[in-house]
Order: sequence, then structure tokens, then C-alpha cells
Amino acid sequence: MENINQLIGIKKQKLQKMKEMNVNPFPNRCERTHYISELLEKQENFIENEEKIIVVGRLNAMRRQGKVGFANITDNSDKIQIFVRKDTIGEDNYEIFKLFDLGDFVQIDGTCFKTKVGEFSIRAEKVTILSKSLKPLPTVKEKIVDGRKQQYDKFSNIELRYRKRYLDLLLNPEVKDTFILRANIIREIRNFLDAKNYIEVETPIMQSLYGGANARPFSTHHNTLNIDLYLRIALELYLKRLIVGGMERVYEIGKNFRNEGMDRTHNPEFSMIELYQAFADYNDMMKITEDMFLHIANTIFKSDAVKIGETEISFQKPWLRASMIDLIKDETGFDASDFDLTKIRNFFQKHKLEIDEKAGPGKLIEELFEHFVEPKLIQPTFVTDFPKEISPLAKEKPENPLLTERFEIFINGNEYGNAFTELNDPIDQRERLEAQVKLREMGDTEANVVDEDFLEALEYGMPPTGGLGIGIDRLVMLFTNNTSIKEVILFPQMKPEE
RNA sequence: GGGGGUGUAACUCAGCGGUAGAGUAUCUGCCUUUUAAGCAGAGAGUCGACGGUUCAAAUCCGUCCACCCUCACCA
Repeated sequence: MENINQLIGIKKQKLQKMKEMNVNPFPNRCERTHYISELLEKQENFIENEEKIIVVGRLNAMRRQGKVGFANITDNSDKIQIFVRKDTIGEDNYEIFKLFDLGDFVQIDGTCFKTKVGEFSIRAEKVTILSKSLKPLPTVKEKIVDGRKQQYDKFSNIELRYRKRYLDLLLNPEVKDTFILRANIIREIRNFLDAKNYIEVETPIMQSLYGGANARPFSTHHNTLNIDLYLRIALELYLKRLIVGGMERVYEIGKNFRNEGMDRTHNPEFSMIELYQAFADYNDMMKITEDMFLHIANTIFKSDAVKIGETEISFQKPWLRASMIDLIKDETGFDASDFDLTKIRNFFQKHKLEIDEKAGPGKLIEELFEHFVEPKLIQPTFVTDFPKEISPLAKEKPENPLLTERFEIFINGNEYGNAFTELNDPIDQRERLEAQVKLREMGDTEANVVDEDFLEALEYGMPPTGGLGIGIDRLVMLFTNNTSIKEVILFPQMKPEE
């Protein structure tokens, strides 16, 4: 502790010296004629014209040698070496230069040239402090070995990286790349849907009733209204109201909040896209899913596939499609199609799996799927026909009332999305939600609640509709080859320090 | 919640019962084309927190905290 204060003290002294020299260490304005990347792209031009240029950036390396010095500065576009010579910039300005620290933001006026060893650089004619850094940035040194960048003392402490993401972004360029990719992926989702005449909407995050998923909510309180509110756990029920309202194609990209455990694939607040299309069903949602993933892969990665470790995941159509019950049968030989609870429980016992006594056959079938099948679904797969018992918002299959027209998307052993032919029969919907309430009374804290306003909307009439939800964070993980959700969320949830 | 791991200087790490170490960063000196600049020197630490064992604890033991991995729970 003493030490860091000492380092800060030294920097404050330099700041004080600048003030004594009548130099404002935090000026209000600066100038810039070029981004660094613009100089690098047309190096020869800038050298030949001897054009006066001005760049701004953060100082991230300094090699001073007597009356001359080299430094590297970085802006949002790239980095460049600057060459500062006492004879050129003058004695007073050189005194300022000597007070520069790593981490300072500076403005460099000068011209471009190549050094003796051939590095494209800026010969400074004037250096200006733009913002003095008081806390020492961790130092990461780089060296190019055989054309590859070798880093030394990389800023790699995971906890520090997440808690101080600004340092992570600054010191680990690949982290910034991940979040740029995230932004691009979301943009391409929008482009894809906008081109199909979907309307992007925003629905309430604070809701007096929550629904649309099985999850425990966060709750809060509105003082003026004096009511308790919940943070949404899904977008679903409000988007369906819009379908009732005649918006035939809608989507929303936004955060959901679930008051549950956290791990490599779960953050309490996470981003989802949900889209709904009137006069469509879950088959249409499969097509949209395939096309959307392909669109992202094609536009951003110029490819139909991504590589995860040694595995290549191909998004080429058509993806595999198989029903949950068939997949279980293929994998284990067990036929659960009759939903015989005793038979299913016996199968659980045979495999020494823990049985949830309160669970019905549908829930247990899902558990069998998760245990035996899910990890093996590597290539993109639509797992279809979920038990009705665990799908309270999905329409049942006409030929089998135990099942629904629902699918989930599985890739590389993980779930990426959920979709169904939406239940639009208000009487059936009421029964399903009331069944959920019974589950809640039996202690299931994640069961749905009855949303009378939503049911009323259905009573006015909702057209046949297909709906689809995809986890944005996991999608980004997939496309950026990350195994932790914290790597794709800028500020993941952390316990407070101290 | 169970199991395993990590926590030492601003950063990256070594040390694992006997006076707290290295590299980088910082400071001082020398140095007008360096690039992980160099050379010489200096300063910098409640060894995550609190207890215990011991003549002696960064090191052994216990409790707690944070983070990571994993299983369970959960989308």
C-alpha cells in the first residue's frame, strides 16, 4: 500500500511541476488530424509529403536516452512510435516530455519518417500533455518473434481483469476484439431481422408480474406507486401482446434477470433476443434460426463454420432435427413415449440417477435427455417435441397431446435457444398456468404465475404464431470461442471487494 | 452446497519452518535512431484476513474472504 502511494506521489509531483511550468495537465481541448491507422495505411505518402500531422493517444512505452527519446502511443485505431529530439522540439518542450509517464494521454505534432532500423514513426515537433495519469498502468511488454507477438508480464489475473475491465481492454487487445465482435454479431442479427420486416421494440424491464420462463426473479420497489416490482425473466409475454396488437413481426434484444446460480454459462443479468412472427409455427422458427446463424457466420466470419478447439461446427442447412424422445431412445434404448411414470422411475433407478419425487414424467424425460443426450449434440441440432408438462406456453402437437411443438437449439453440447408454436388458445393457456400455480404451491419456486392481463390479451385473439429466443451471450461465446460467459460480458457480476 | 486449486511489490511470478526474492514498472546518474533499448545504482511489501502450533510461520494447522476449475442445483 505504501508503495503504490509512493508511485502515485511521484506522478503527482510531475503534475505539480507541469503546473509550475504553466502547463495544464488536463487541458479541455486537443487537436487531431489523423488516426494512427490512417498514417500506417499510406506510410510512403506521408513520408514524401512531409505533411504536418497531429495524433493523439495514450503513451504505452517509453525509451528515453539522454537528449532523445522514443515512445509508443496508441489510439483507438492502432499504435505508432514517436521520436522526440531535444534539438527539434526545443528545450522547454523537452522538459515537458521528460515529465510524461506511461499511461498519459498526449498529443504529438510532427511529420512521418522512417528510423534507421526502418520503423515508420513520427518525428515530434511538439508534444502536449492531454491528460496526466496518476496511477501506474500495469506494464506489458511485447516483442515480435518470428512475426508473432510475444507478450511479457501479460495482465492475466482473471479476477483483476473482470473487476477492472478498463485495464483488461487497454492491456489485452484481444479482449477489445471480442467485444467489437459482440457488437458486430448483434448488429448482424438486427440487419437480418430488419431485412425481413421485423420491428424492433422495447418492453418493460420492471414488471408487476413476471413470466415467460421458469426462473426466480429479482424484486424491487417503486416508492411513488408504493408497489413491488420484478425485473423481467423473459421478454415473451409482452412481445406476444404485441402480436395480439397486430404487429406481425416483432423482436427485442435486451437483458433478462434471473435470481439463480452463477457459473461458466450463467450470469444473473444476461442478454436475449426473442422474436415472434404471426402466421408462422415452429418449423418456420427452425428456418429462421438456420438462416440467422448462417447470416452471422457469413457476414462476420466469411464462413459457414466456426472452430471450437479441435471441433469444426458447421452451420450449413439443414441442421439435424430429432425429437427428444427419439434421441433418448437412440442413446439409451429406453422408450419413454408412453410417459409411464413407474417405468421411467425404474429406468432412473437402474442408472442410479436421483429422482425428484415431485417431478412428473415429462420433467423426468427432460432430465434423461439432459443427462444422456445433451453433451453429445455437437453439430447444430434442433431437439423437438418437448413434453407439454414442462412447456406451459407452447402449443401441443395435434397428433400427441403429451408433447408440444417446441424445440431447443443445441450446439457443442450447450443450449442456445428455445422456440415453439405459441399457445394461442386462452382457455388452454389458463389451464396450463393454473397447473403451474399448483407446482408453485408444491414448492417449485420457479413455476410460472398467472398473468391475467396476458390471458385477457389472448382472449381478444392471437393469430397462430411462432416464437424464438436465443441467448446472445452464449451465441457470442460460440462465435468468439470463449468458454466463460464472463469473457463476453463487459462487467460480469462479481462479489464486492472487502 | 460438495470436492480441488490459487491468493507474496503497481504487474508477472519464485520461495513453502530460520532476517522477504527476481524480472518489469518507478526513482537517480550516463547516453541524440531505440524498440522486451543498454549500463551503473536506489527505493518499494501487514506474503488475502483472523486465530492457533512453534524458540521461530509467507511456509504447518484451523476459520473466514475473493477468484478459478469441477460436480450438484439452475436455463
